[in-house]
Amino acid sequence: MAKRKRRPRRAPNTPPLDSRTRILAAATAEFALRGFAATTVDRIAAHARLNKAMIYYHFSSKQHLYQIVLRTLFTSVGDVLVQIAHSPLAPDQKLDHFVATFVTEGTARHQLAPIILREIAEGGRRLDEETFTLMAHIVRVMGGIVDEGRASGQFEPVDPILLYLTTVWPIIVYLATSPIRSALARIGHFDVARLDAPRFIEHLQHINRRALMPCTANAPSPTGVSS
Amino acid sequence: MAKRKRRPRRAPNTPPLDSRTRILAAATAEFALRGFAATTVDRIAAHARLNKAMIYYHFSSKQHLYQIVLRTLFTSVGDVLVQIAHSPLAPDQKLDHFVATFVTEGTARHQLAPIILREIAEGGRRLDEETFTLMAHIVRVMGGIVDEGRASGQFEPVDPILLYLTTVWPIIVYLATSPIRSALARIGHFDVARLDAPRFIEHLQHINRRALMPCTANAPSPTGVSS
DNA sequence: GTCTATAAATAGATAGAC
DNA sequence: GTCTATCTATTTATAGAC
Repeated sequence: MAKRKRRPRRAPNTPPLDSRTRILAAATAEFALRGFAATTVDRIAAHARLNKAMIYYHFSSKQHLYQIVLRTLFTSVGDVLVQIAHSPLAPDQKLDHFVATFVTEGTARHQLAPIILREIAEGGRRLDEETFTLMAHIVRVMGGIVDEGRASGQFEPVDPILLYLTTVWPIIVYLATSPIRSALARIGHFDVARLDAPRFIEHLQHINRRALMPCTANAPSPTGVSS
Repeated sequence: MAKRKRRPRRAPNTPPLDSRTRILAAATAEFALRGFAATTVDRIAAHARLNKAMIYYHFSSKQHLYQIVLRTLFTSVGDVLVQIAHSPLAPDQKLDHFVATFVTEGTARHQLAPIILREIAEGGRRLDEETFTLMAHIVRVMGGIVDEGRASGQFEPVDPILLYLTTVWPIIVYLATSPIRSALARIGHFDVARLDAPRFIEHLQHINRRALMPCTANAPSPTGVSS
């Protein structure tokens, strides 16, 4: 039965969003929830409290709308991470920050992880050159940090691509599983708290530190960059 | 819906597969390639060189067919990994084996990774209890290895769930990106060889060893379990 | 800019011949 | 067991009123 139509959710004294913005927000949410193919334009319209025709007034096609959603998401997260690389921190601190920021940023934009996962599953067939490059930026950011750490002698040799694989993707999956974390805990018979963000961040930082740095430097970071 | 009669398994030298087997193979391939929603029953039928009606003769719905595909895939891979846990190897060797086997097994069944990624992106909403439990087995396998290593004093403390996150998921993503690995290398301006399976396996084993074991034990495993 | 109505194509699923 | 033909619902996209 129709259980629906709860009226969202705008903070008081906030101006109403224009239709294009509402559509983009609704599309991001729906695409993240169901994927491109399973998302209907009708649903996006309903979510945005608009008619379907309005979507085609603002965007030429469902495909096009999806493309804009992707670029927006990837750009915003990428920008934050690039800033870390340009910060004046030491390489190991940058890496810790990279991990912590990716987790918190990805939590705030909870649509990012499921969308990325589906694109990977798709073999990147839906990504245009620009979006592809946007994703490659993240690898480059990590590469830069590694190079820096190598040059200063702080890091041991490691291939940035491999470090990227073992750092970024656990984060993405961690983020994507957040809606079902309690269900997972129930089935696996463990406490959900074992999967809370600070612990996860600390674990990732820990294994990266031990992977990259000599034993003597493996003590937990005293600055405690964990959120 | 009555339980269907089990077909006798065919000897390996009997070439023609029966229609049910052909449908399952085709469905696995198509679901892996496009995901559940974007895969049409017509396409599966064409892939299996059969008519659409044949699919509904063997399976009650597209959903049902997908469910069987999932269970078959997860069971086969899960079985192999459980065997490792029961082998007489030392915990660190088991962990190395786990990584290497997951990569080779997942490469052989290349449909596994994209399908799992999409289910994660879906938030597990399409997984029934049984399939869910199948996935949880893998966590338990890792947990068992960790417990063993802890008991013998070989491993330092680590939460198995977190180790699972940082071990299994880079593998899944590694497997899923294999079709576009050369494209990624071209865009990222690096040699594809840097991402070949033995190197990736060695990297994962390396960081796990360093994450879990005291510094003195961090030398590469002499047995060279890498494929 | 926003809506209703509808076209046009396609999808899952079934009937029924052989 | 396998096929053709078809039913029905859904979906992307557009026309056109206001």
